[in-house]
Amino acid sequence: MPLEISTCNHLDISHVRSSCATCSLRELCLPVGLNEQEIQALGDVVSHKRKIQRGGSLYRTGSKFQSLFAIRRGFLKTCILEQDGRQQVTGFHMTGELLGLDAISTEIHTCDAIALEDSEVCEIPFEKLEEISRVIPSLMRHFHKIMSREIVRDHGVMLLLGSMKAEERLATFLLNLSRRFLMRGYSECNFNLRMTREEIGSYLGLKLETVSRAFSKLQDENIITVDNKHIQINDIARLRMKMGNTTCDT
Amino acid sequence: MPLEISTCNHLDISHVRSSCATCSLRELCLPVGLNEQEIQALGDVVSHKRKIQRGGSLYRTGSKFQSLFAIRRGFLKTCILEQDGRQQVTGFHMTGELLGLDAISTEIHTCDAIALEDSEVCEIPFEKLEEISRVIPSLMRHFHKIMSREIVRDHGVMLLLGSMKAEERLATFLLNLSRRFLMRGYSECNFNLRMTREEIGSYLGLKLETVSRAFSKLQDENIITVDNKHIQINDIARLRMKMGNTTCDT
DNA sequence: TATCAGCTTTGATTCAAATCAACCGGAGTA
DNA sequence: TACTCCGGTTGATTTGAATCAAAGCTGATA
Repeated sequence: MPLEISTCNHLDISHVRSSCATCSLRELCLPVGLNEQEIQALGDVVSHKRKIQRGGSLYRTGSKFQSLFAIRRGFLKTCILEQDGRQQVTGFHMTGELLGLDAISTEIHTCDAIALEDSEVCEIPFEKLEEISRVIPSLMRHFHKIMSREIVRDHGVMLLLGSMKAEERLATFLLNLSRRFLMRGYSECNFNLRMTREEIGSYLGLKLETVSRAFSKLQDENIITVDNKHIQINDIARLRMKMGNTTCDT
Repeated sequence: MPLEISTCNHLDISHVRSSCATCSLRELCLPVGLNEQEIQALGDVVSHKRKIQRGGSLYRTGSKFQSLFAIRRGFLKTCILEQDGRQQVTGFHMTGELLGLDAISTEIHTCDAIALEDSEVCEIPFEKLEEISRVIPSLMRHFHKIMSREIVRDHGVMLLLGSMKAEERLATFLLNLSRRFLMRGYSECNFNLRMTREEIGSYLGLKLETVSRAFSKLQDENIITVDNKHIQINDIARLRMKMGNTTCDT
C-alpha cells in the first residue's frame, strides 16, 4: 500500500513531526541525501508499522525475521546479552534513526532492541529493500553508506572504551546526544535522558556509581546542570574540552 | 581484464595458496557462500593488485579512493589515529579477509590500514562492485552480509572492551586468532603473532606491560606456551574457560 | 663479531574505577 | 499514611591496570 506524500512536503527535517510514514522516511533519508523519487519508492515498500511499549522489545537475539527498522517515534536501546548475564548496551537510538543492521549476516538478530519509552517503528523487510534497489540503484548506495557509518560509529565507541577516562566518556556521550537532538530539531543544551545511569554505564563501560560521580563532577565544575534525568549544558565549549582532542563521534 | 579460473579449481579453501586472483576470491567468498558464477563475475572486476611492504600503508585517513580490498597474502592492522596522538587498533586482518568497509559512508577513509608484514591485496572499486551486483543481485546480498558481520564483530569488541578483565581479553583474542588460522587451513594451536604487544594492547584496550603480564600468567598456568611471537596453545579448553561465558567473537 | 635500536619481561608504586555500603527521594500501592 | 521498590547519590575501601623504572632479549646492520 503506497503512502501518500502529497499531504506534507516539509524539506526541513527539524519540523517533521507528523505521523505520515513517508515524512518519517524523508526525515530518515534526507541526511543521506535521498531524492524525492527514492523516498517515495521506499515509502512504497514500508509494509507495516509497529508500536512497542516502554520496556517491550522490537526484536530479540534469536529472532529470525530480517528487517530494517526506522524509528518514527520513541527511544530504544540495543544490547548484547551473554549467557552469564553480562549485558552490554551497544547503542541508543532515537526518532528518525535506523535499527537492525546487524541481522543480515547471521540470518538472526544477535542483539536485543528494547524500547526505553513508547515507540513506533516502520518495518522494511530486507528483501523489499533489495528488490527496490534493483530499480533504483542509488538507494542501495545509501544503504551501504548507512551500514558503513554504523561501522565507523562502532570504531568511535571502541576508541572511547579502549582509551578514555570516565569523565571523557561521559562528555563524549553527552555531546553525541546533544548533536543528535539538535539534528532532530530539539535543543542541544536542554534535554531529558531516557535511560538510567546503569544503562549509560553499560554503554560506556562504567559502573553506575562511576557515571553518577562523573555527572556530579561536571556539575560541580558548572559545565552542566543535572536534575535527575534532565540535563542542561551550561558550557558546551568546556564540555568539548573534557572530551579531549578526539574526533570520534559515537 | 578477466582472470582465468580454469587453471585452478580448489574448492577446499585450506589448500588455496596460489597467486591466481580468482582463487583468492574464491577463498574470500566461499565462506559467505558465493557460487562459481558469482566468483567469476567478481574476478572480472578486480582491476588490479597491490603489494604493500611491511610497515607500508594500504590506505590512510583522508584518502578518497573508495575500494574494497581483499587480502591475498599478508597481515594488516587497521587503526584510528587521533589528533592528540591517541591511536587505537580496530582490527587485525589476515590472508583471505576483506578490508575497507569503513570508507563508503564518508567518501573518505576514516582509519589507516598498515601492513604488519609484506602483503598483497586485490582492489575492488565499489563502483564496479555495485555495477556487477545489478547483474548478479545475490552478490550484493553477500556484500551486505559481510558488512553486517563487521558490525556484529565490532559489537563483540565493544563487549570485550566494556566488561572484560585483562586475562579474559587476551584469551578471547587468542581464541579468535586460533579460529581464523584454523579456518585458513593453518594449525589452531601453533601460530606466530604478527603484531607487537603494544598493538595487541591497543586493540584490547590495555597497556603493553599488562598484555605481557597476561601472557606470562597464562603460561604459568600451563595453558599456553609463549616464546616471543610464537604461541602454542596447550589446553584450548581451559583457555576457553578463561574467556568467560561469552559468545562474543571478535 | 660487535653494536644498537626496538621489543619484551618483570618489579615497585600509583591511581582510577569497581566494589561494598549507607542513605535519599519519588512513584506506586496497600 | 506508611510501606516498598527503584533509581540515584555519596562515602569508604579494595583492586586491577596504568605508570614508572630497570634490565633482558632479539634481530638487523656495520
